[in-house]
Amino acid sequence: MSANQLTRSERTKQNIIAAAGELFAERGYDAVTMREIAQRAGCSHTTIYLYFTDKEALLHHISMPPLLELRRQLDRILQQDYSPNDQLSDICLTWIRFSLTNRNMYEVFFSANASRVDETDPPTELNRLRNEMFGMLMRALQGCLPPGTSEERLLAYARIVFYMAHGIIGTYRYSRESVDELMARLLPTFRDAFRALLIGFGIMIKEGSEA
Amino acid sequence: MSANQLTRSERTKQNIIAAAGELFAERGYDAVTMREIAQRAGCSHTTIYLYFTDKEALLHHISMPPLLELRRQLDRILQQDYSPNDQLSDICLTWIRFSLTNRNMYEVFFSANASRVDETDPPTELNRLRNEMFGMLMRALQGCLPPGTSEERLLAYARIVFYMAHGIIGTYRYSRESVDELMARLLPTFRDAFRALLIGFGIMIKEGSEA
Amino acid sequence: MSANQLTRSERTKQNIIAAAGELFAERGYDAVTMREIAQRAGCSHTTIYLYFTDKEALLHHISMPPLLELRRQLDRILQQDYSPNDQLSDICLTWIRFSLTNRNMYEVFFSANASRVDETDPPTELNRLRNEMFGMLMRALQGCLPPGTSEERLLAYARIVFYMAHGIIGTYRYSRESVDELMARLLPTFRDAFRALLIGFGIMIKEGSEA
Amino acid sequence: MSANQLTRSERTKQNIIAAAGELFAERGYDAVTMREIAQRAGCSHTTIYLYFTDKEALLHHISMPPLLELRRQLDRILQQDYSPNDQLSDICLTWIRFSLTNRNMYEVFFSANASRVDETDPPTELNRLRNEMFGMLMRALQGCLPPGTSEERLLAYARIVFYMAHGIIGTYRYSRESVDELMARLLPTFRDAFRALLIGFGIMIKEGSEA
DNA sequence: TATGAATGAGAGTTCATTCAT
DNA sequence: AATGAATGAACTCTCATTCAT
Repeated sequence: MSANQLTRSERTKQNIIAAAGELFAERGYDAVTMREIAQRAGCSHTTIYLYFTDKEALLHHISMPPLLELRRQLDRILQQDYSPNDQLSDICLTWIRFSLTNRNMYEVFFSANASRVDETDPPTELNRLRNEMFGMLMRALQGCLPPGTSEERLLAYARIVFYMAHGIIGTYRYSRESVDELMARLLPTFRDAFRALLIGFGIMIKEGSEA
Repeated sequence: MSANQLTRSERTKQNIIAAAGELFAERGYDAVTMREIAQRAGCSHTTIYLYFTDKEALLHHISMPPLLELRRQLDRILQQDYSPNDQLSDICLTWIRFSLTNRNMYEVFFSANASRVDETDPPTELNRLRNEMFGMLMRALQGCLPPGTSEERLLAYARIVFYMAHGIIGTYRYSRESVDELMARLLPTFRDAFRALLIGFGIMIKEGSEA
Repeated sequence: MSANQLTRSERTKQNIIAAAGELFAERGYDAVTMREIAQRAGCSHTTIYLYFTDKEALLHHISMPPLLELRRQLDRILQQDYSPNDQLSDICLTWIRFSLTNRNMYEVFFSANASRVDETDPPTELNRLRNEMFGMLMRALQGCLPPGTSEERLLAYARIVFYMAHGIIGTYRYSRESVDELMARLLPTFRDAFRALLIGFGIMIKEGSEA
Repeated sequence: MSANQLTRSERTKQNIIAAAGELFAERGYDAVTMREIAQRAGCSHTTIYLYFTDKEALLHHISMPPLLELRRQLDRILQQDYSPNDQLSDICLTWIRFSLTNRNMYEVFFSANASRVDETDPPTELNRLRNEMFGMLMRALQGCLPPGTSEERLLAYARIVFYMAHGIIGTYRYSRESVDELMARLLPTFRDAFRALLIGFGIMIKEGSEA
């Protein structure tokens, strides 16, 4: 068996993952049934249990790839060489677009809803990814703030930027408009949002250091 | 029966409302069953149907009072006479505190999740309230921006403020920290968030009018 | 209290009977709830149980008055003095019209559906009425047949006439057409049906006596 | 697995069908619950939903075979070569016997009770069968009437014959006598009924053409 | 005489999950 | 590795009926 050939088993698993990913994204975790996933994956619903202990385990498994893809996109932006402000803005807008594209999955990615108290491996991994991405946001923000800005302040402002993105996404998660329609209609507002923040941060830092 | 004594019926209804309120807040609308509500309310599950046509009606009933209380608080802030910036900030912080106090109910209040296409009366009333409160936010914001700011810009900026509050709430909705702990820890950051926005708005408007 | 004044109690009972009668006729026994009856009767649903042990008892009580009214109509026809054939036909058509007017009640009147194995008084009374009316039909039929027709034959033919009426009613019981529409459309056919029977009876009797 | 062996699945399905068939026949569609059917079928009530989308689908499924069998019987009668009058009579009596054998199912077969406004496939198929059988009745009747009888008259008389059969069935549907007892006791009367009709029709047609 | 309050039994249906093969 | 078959628990909601007053 050559390296790029998947065993039948792995192919089935991939099918399940793909099917579940699509369905969760389309209609949300709760609304999707195991049978639907199986049907789209082209296997029996009992087969799913060969690969995942239960529905929730499947969910967590599913969450990773899109997040990895998002991280890749953010990485690319960070590696490009242009105005830090635009970079931060792009990072946020990419994240927003991603989240509105994956709508129902957003909750899974960024809320603790699905990860229970007894956090087992997959959620932790998810958490690591989330933190990593928050780190990227901070790095991008750092480039926008004057050197010498305190770690503490940086963290606070990064949080604020995070809030903004999170709020935009949360506002339009349930909208029936498509991502493209939404972005077309509101992109300037979104840009203004991050611009206002950066301007404000700059002035607040100056005030702080003058005082 | 003295005036401040509740009839049995009213007591039962209040029990149901209380039980449902708690449970919805604890675990979300969908996850809570009528039987659970009944059990906590100390009545049969069929009794609930004596007071509310169905589960959704119960939900909407429960949603109103806290929202009315919130509006009252916002009203009070608007009527007080102090710096517009502080007023806007206070409005947002009040709203945030309210939402984190009512946690899982937030979704019910502010997402389209529960209000269907065929909007009947109660949801409409809810919508009206929501819009009213957004109007209050806009009025408060208006006081912070220079006179002559265009309607369009005002709306866009109000949206941005809304995003910020929404994002803060969304970020901490599932946190296990209590509201008070959260506010104690992060209030300065929250204040900074709105301050940064207002500063940014001011400068962007000036730039715009100069250009 | 004067003689023609009803006590409050009796008025309530009458209201219940009236309400139940209407509702059963409109929508059928099963589909009507005690609460609906009570509502239309202007009393609490628990009150019904003061007058009737249960829903079924109410039903049987209800069945009487319309039947009495029907018997009155049939009586009137029998007392009029005209062609026996027309008389029989009129009796049947009156019965048909009555049954299609009372549609859903028909089952109650003429089937054993509601009367259980342990037949108590009301069903018996109902039975008596039914038999009485069947007797009227026989008497009318007797007028149409030559004197000297055997009792046995008379009974058989009466049954046949009964079948016909019963069949017509059964056929249109669920129709969405109104009684008037139905009668307008099909009266000639109905008349033909009974006419054919009477003609046939006549000839069969002649054949029988000749043989 | 040999050819005449049923798979487990098929056996279960047959069990369900048999159980439902019996119960519907015994006590009527509405009065029977899915859980009862399951119990008699020796499976869980959820298993039924593996084979039938809902209760109504089960009903329609069950309705078909007996109807098909009836049609087969009627077909056989029509193909035999003997007196048209006897043929019509036999058709009606076969139908009556069938209906009294299947008692409570009769309603399902021949009333509009079960077929709703939004007629989907199975009910339509049922309707088709019903119409087909009415067509057979008309054909048989046509053989009994003189050539040249108008379509209109034929239709009217066919209706009348239908009424008669329907009425006989309706009269004895709830009777506690067995089919065989009933037929033994009343067959001559039933025969007389159709004979009378045919005689009457003949004379009425002659009268009509003479007039 | 009357009723407001409450309820148990039960309806159809769905779904994640398991068992035997 | 895979699945067809089956299930129990749970869902919302309805209704005739009873209890306490």
